[in-house]
Amino acid sequence: MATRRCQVFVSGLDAAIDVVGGKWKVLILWTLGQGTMRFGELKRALDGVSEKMLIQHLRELEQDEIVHREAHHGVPPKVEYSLTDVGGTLIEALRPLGDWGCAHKERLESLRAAEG
Amino acid sequence: MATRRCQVFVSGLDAAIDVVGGKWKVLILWTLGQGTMRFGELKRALDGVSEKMLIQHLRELEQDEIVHREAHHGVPPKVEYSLTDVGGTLIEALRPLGDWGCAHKERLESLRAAEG
DNA sequence: CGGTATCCGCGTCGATACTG
DNA sequence: CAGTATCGACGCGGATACCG
Repeated sequence: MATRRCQVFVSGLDAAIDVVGGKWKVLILWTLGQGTMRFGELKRALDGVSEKMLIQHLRELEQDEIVHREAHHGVPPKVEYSLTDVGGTLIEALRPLGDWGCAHKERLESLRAAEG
Repeated sequence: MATRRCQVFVSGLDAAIDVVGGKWKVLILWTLGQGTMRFGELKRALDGVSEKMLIQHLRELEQDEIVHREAHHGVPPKVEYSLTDVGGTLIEALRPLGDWGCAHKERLESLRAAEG
């Protein structure tokens, strides 16, 4: 029943890419993988991201239970973001793809520079 | 130098997601993984895709040397698409992510149905 | 059969300004 | 510091019609 397994595989892939597909998501994921960070730290670490997109992606990842958000209401405000266990497994699942990308990155770039 | 390796890893991930991020790309990839197919077969196999997107994604994958295009000019016209060796390695790299998606798909869907 | 060309809606992304 | 609100540009993706 290889055919049935394909569909499952592909739909799993779709789901995963949906989680990770946003422009800054993998970057957020990886950065958070380094350890717990506050909102401001995250923003500085991901230099170039707008607050809007950072919040938006953070909320989505939070909803998907990939990141954990812990707010400390007070003065000054302090919110800490960290990876959940599920987030950790996602990073592991991403590793082979990251390695593949590493191995082919330069070739891809030159191909696109030449023809695209 | 974990910090340097992170950047490499992330940029590799970005490159990979760029290759595979289009709406139908993984599906095309997987379908072609089953074996060589003609344009029409591919279109029927990926029921619902418009010709425009199929061609567009096919061209991009071809440019990235993920798929191979072989045209037989004649009557009737016949064009066959197949996976390259690189395409094969990409599918392998995608497998853990697909498994992860499978394992979490239902949870993700219910989370999104509830809150999103 | 295997494309190409064109139009258009919609969601994504960025910039900017404002709030508790 | 950690957001929220709003606006506008842009590109993806779908539908349709046409070409070799």
